[in-house]
Amino acid sequence: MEKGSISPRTDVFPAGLRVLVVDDDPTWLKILEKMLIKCNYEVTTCCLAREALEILRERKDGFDIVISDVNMPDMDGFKLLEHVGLEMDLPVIMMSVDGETSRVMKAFNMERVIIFSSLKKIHEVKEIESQEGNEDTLKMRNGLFEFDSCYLLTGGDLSLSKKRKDMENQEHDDHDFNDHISAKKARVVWSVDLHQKFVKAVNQIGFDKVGPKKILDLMNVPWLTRENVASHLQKYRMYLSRLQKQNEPKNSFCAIKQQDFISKDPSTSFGFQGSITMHQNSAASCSFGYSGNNILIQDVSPRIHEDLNGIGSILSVTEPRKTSSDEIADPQKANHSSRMGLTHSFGSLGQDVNYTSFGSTIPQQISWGGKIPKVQFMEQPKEEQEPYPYTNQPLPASEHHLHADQLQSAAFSISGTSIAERPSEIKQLCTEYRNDHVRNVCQTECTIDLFYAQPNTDIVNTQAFGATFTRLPSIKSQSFDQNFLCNLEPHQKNFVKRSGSTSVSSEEQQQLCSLQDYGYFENVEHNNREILNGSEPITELPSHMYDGLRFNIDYLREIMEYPIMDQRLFIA
DNA sequence: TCTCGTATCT
DNA sequence: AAGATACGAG
Repeated sequence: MEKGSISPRTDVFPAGLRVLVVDDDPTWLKILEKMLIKCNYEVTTCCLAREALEILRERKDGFDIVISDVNMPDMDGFKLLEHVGLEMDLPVIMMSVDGETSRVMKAFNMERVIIFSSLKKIHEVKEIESQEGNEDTLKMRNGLFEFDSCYLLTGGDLSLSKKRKDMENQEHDDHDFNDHISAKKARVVWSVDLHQKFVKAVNQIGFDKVGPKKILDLMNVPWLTRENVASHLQKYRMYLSRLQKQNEPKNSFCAIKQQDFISKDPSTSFGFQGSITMHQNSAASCSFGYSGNNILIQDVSPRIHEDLNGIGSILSVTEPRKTSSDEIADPQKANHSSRMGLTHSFGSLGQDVNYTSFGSTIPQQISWGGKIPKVQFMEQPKEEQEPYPYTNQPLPASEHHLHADQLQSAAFSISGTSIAERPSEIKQLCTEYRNDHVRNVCQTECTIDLFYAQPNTDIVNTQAFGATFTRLPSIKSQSFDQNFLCNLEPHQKNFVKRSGSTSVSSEEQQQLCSLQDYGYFENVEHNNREILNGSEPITELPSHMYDGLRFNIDYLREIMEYPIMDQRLFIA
């Protein structure tokens, strides 16, 4: 194509795209071919998936994209998709005539290109196009192929096409076309699943030896590029170092305090070497440190400082999951000053990594890999006149002290903000903790209270694990921020503290019901005392993942979007 | 040449 | 903010 071509079509991506169309229905094949040719694509067609594979193998780098029917007699379209992904790494558009939701979801799972379209609709589009005649039917915007009213999602890497083009046509070719492709390259969306793979790979490799290439190899995601991983890794590292910076000043403080209170061992001041430190997130709150066999309780606020016995009242402890998948925390949530809760600031624990080995092998002041799971306390109420009940009115010491020497030397992680979003995980953690530690500990003096706080009421409330820690009052968290507490009547505060239960709004009940209906929660009692027993633990989520997938109404909406998508995308 | 880390861009 | 891209260094 010449630069500055007169034809408007040739100037618009993806004119000139080399398309291989595979469909066993010759009629539709013809329709598609004509349509695509009309759009100035270089079209090759074939009726069989095997034939398509042969063509693709023969003419490597000969195509930019494959459009394939889902249903074909000789080979499942998804099988073809797999082959194409593995061998050619080409983007693939899958077509489904009947809009089989489950099958298309399969493509989603395959994390390649996706597509939903009905040929009938395409045909309609064709007709419309023939009437209008001045629009490109196939556009690509923000990773979304839009086949007019049919929507095609792509996870493919069109830049590969660009690279090939660059190599093939370095001197003479149409740079505009290439620019179109590169400029429109679909972004990789680091889904939960993908990120989990990423973190697993990171942990498997080891933090000190990790590199994009190694991660990429371990992840085994065909379409993913090293650059994708590198970019993600960079963000991941930045995220972790942000956390470290956040915690450093507190760490210093904590170290001093620890010496004051308990620890005389500087090596444990930061919670390394098989211990953890609980960090406050706000200068107005208290922090805790667990060092060796000691739980260090740090109180930055004079109020709490005066009475160490009361500090443990909002201490939450869970056990590191040796067999669990990995997790990372959410620094942004830690920054939410309106929240009050615990934040697990870092915990990239892979199947092969546990806290102890991780913490013990990594020096304190190093890069991102040096962080160990930490615990942060979110902000506490600042107003003295309306102090946070748990600090101001500590429960009896026997119920609220986590005595270090009664704990095993294993490190603990604390999940905080994410508790709200990972109820099942928390339950698991609690169960593990209970099984391995709590029984012994609680027989003497220990209270493990789990709660979270969210400023927004649209969060599905989690709860204390009263059933698990039977000796403890279940501290429940419903919008456990300052406002919430301040707005409570005195008896309500007491109620919260003692019973761990508050009334639940009808809206919240609805949410709970809805979530239960979706199978995300089991045994959710509307008095909110029961434990959310979710599906697979949602772990390893960076902030944006949490934002998108937390168990709140947004998540619910997200879940419910699929049928909506179906309706929109599977137009039969 | 490949890979990585970092800076910068979108 | 998240992901892509550019670029220098090893």
